[in-house]
Amino acid sequence: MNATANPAAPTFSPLYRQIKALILQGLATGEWRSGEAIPSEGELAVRFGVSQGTVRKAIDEMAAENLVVRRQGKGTFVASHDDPRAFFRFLRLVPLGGGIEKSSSVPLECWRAKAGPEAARMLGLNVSDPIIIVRRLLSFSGKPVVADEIYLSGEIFGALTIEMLRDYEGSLYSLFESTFGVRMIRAEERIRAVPAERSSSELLGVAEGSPLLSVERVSYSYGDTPVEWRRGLYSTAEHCYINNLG
Amino acid sequence: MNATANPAAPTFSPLYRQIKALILQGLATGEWRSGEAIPSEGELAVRFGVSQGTVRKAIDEMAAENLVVRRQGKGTFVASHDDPRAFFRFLRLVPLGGGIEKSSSVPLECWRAKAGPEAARMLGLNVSDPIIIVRRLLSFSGKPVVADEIYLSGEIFGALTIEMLRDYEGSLYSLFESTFGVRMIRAEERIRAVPAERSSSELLGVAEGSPLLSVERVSYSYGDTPVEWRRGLYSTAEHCYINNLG
DNA sequence: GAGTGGTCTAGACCACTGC
DNA sequence: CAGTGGTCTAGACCACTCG
Repeated sequence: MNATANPAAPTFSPLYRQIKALILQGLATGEWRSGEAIPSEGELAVRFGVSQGTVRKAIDEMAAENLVVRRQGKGTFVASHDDPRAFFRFLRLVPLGGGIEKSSSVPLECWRAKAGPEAARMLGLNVSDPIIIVRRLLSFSGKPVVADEIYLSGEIFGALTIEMLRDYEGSLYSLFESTFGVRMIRAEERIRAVPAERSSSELLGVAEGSPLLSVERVSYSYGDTPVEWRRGLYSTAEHCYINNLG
Repeated sequence: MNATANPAAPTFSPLYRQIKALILQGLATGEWRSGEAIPSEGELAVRFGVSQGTVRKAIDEMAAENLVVRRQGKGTFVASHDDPRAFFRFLRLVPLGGGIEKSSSVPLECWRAKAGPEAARMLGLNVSDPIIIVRRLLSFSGKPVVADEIYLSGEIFGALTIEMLRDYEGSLYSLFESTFGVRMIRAEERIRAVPAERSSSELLGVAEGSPLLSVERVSYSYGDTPVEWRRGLYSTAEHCYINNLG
C-alpha cells in the first residue's frame, strides 16, 4: 500500500492529501475542464494505488473548498462559475427589500498598461509588466449599482478585448474560465466606506460625496496564484453587502 | 446496529446526522460546557450503539462548523469564544497598514426596554417583550473605531448590567457564554455605507456626514435561535473590514 | 504506557442516475 | 441493469499528550 507516496517527503502529509494534490494538479493543468466529470473514485483509487476511502477523503476536502461538486449517481464534476449556484459566491450584494433582481454588466473601457508598484504587488508581477485594465458598470434592474476597475495580468489575459466583454453571456469569471482557462478559487476582500468622487458619482447616479462601499478584491487561482485585482464602488442606497460569519 | 436510530423518522437522515443531533443536544442543554472535553469517540460510539467511524463523521461536521475543536492526543472540546483564535471570527476589522492592535471595549449605556416591531422580528420575540439595549464603544490602540448598539432578549439576559460589562475581561461573547450559557454559533451581517450622524460622529471623532460602515448583525445560537441583534458603525479611516470569499 | 484523535484499508450495502 | 457517489462497519496501525 502507499504506492505512489512520496518516498522522502520533506514535510509530512497524510496519503489523502498527497492524492488531493495529484487531483488538484489535474485540475490546474486542465486535464479535466470546468464542468466536466473527473474519473470515478474507484478509477482514481486504482490509478493512484490507494483505497477508495482515501480517494474519497481527498475529494471530500476538495468539495468542501468548492473546487469540485459531487452528484450522487452521476459523478464528481469540476466546479464552474457557469453554475448558477456559484453566482452569489463572489458578489454578495442583495436588494434591501429582499427578492432577486436581474443583473447586467456593461464594459466601459478595456486598455493595456504597465503595472505600477501597487498592481504589481497585488498581482505578483514586476513593475511595468504588461497588464490589462477594465472598467465596467454593473446594474440591477436597470439601475447602476457597482462601478468596477479590474486589473489583470497581461501575460494571461493578453487576448481580452472590450468586444469579448460586451458580447459574452454570463459572468466575468465564466468568461475567464471558458476563454482563458483560469478559474477563480477564492478571493480576499477589504471593505471600507468612502465618499463618492465626481466620476463615480456620475456613473452610479448619486450625489458627489455621498457614502459608497469601497470593495477591494484580490482573486486567486490554483496554487494561491493571484490573478485579478479589482476595486469596486458599491452604491448601497437600495442594496447591501451580506456576509455570513460561521 | 442502528440502535438509537429514530424508528419512524419523518424526514430521512443518515445515522451520523442523528448522532450529530444527539451530541448537539448535549451542547445545547449544557451537558458539556464551553471549553470542556466531550466524551471520546469510543465512548460516544458505545453510548449510541454505533461504530466509531460514524461518531467520527458526526464530529467531523461539527468541527467544520466550529462547534467543537479536536486536539490530537487530548480529546474533543466544546468551542469557546475565550479561545483567542475565535476573536477575529466575529470582528473582521484590521488596521489598514496591517499588524495587530490592542482593542478595548467601553460600555456607555445598558437599559431595559420593550421590543419594537423591528427588534421583535429580528430576535424572534413578540412586540413589547422585554429586551435589553446596550451601547458601547470599541477602540483600537486607544482610538474609537466602532460604535455598537446591541439588542438582547430580556428573557435570556435579564441579569445583565453595565457593571458586568465594564468589569468583564474578554469579549462580549465570552461573557454571554460564561455568565448566561449562551454560545453564539453563527451570524449574518448586512453591510452598507452611511453618512455619520451627529451622535456617532462625536463618538467616533469624525466629521458629521463622513462615510461610515453600517454593519447590522443577527447572531444565532443552537437550533438557529436568534439571540442578538446589533448595529455597528465602523470608522474605516484607518481600518478595513476583511472578508474571504471561498 | 494508557488514552486520545488521525489515517488507511476492505468490504458490505444503500440511493440515485441513466441507459 | 450497471455505474456512480453515500453510508456504515470493523479492525489495524500511527501520532500525539500526559502522567
